Amino acid sequence: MDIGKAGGGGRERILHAASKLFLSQGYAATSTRDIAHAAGIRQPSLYHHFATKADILHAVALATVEPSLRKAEELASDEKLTPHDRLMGLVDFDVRLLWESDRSSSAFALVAQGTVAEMNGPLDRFSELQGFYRSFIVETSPGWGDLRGDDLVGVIFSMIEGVVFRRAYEQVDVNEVSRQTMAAVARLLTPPKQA
Amino acid sequence: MDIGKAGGGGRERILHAASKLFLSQGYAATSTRDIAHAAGIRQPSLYHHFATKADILHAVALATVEPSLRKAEELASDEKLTPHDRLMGLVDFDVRLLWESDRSSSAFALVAQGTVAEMNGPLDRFSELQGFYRSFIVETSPGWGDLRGDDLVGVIFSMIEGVVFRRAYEQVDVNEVSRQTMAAVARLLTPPKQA
DNA sequence: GTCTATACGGCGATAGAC
DNA sequence: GTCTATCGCCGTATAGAC
Repeated sequence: MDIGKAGGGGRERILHAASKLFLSQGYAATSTRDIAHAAGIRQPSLYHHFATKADILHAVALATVEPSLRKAEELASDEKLTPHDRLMGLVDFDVRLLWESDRSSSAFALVAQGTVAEMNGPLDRFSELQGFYRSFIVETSPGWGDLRGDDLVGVIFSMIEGVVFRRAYEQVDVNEVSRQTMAAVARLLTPPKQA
Repeated sequence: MDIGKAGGGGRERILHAASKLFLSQGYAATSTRDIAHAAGIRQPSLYHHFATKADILHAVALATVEPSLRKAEELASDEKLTPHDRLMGLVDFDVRLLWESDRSSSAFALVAQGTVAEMNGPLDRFSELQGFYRSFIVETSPGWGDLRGDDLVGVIFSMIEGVVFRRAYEQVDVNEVSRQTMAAVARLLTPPKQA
């Protein structure tokens, strides 16, 4: 299920190629010929591995949420970490994942564009990831003032996923973006020393 | 250039229809037949008003950034407002614009997906909008700690544009999202009472 | 598991009547 | 300014050989 490396069998090569193309061009604008060409095979050969083009999208979307979910699980079970550390680890991981088009979370953009109706599997996994964020956030801080609990989860999610737009037209490097995003999350959670 | 209302001449009707379809389905997935049908005319009749499908996108993208830009100009020239008020007014306006698919800023999503190469006109206007944000932000606060100036502009932009993802899978209403976003922006800008 | 050949539909765009 | 008719291309998907 790891589509990050170019090696591996035929199916992995197809997912790797499709992942990059879907993110950079969108699902509808990517033809099965494009995918096959990038994978080094002919277009009809795709249909030995997947029944339809939508099935390729489905597999890509699932595979792209998995790395974040595994990271979240790993952070959640590391008892040496504080909730704040876990949250920062996940923010950093996700921002970098979203930034790098290779093996990035095209699922988000695709879902947001309403491209495909039958994305319930990937969406469930996405909700799981959101659940990890929620628990890391509320364990770090209950919130204060007019931003508490779910309010914080919402704006933090918004900020993290919004990095895909920044990548599109800003000249910043990913280390800066990750640093800024982590600092902003920390600031949203930390109450003033004296309110 | 106002494509928000369904009335108006043939050209306006086309832009209105195309705007909604591009945002909900994406540019590549929207056919000229879809646009014509939604506008109440036949497909070839589009070509009396626009030379190519890409020209329609270009016009839509330009028209959808304009409302925010006009709002920003209006806020900038209202001398009764503080910089903080101007910023909040623009955040509120933009969040609601992004939330409501009708007359919303599909340009962002399209540009982010790299759908079209020749989008320099709309992108320039988009940079202008970003400039208003930047000046409202730095006039409100120079920043403090590890988030100053352009750092703040980046994360705030990210958070605002990220609302399009929230709309896709959360059940929240736009008033809540606008309130949360404004509160988060204020918090990012306000230094602690005692640091 | 990959290939060649091909079916079949929808696509963007043009021609020309009214 | 909108229509009908139509062109040529490219899209997904299938059939069947190797």
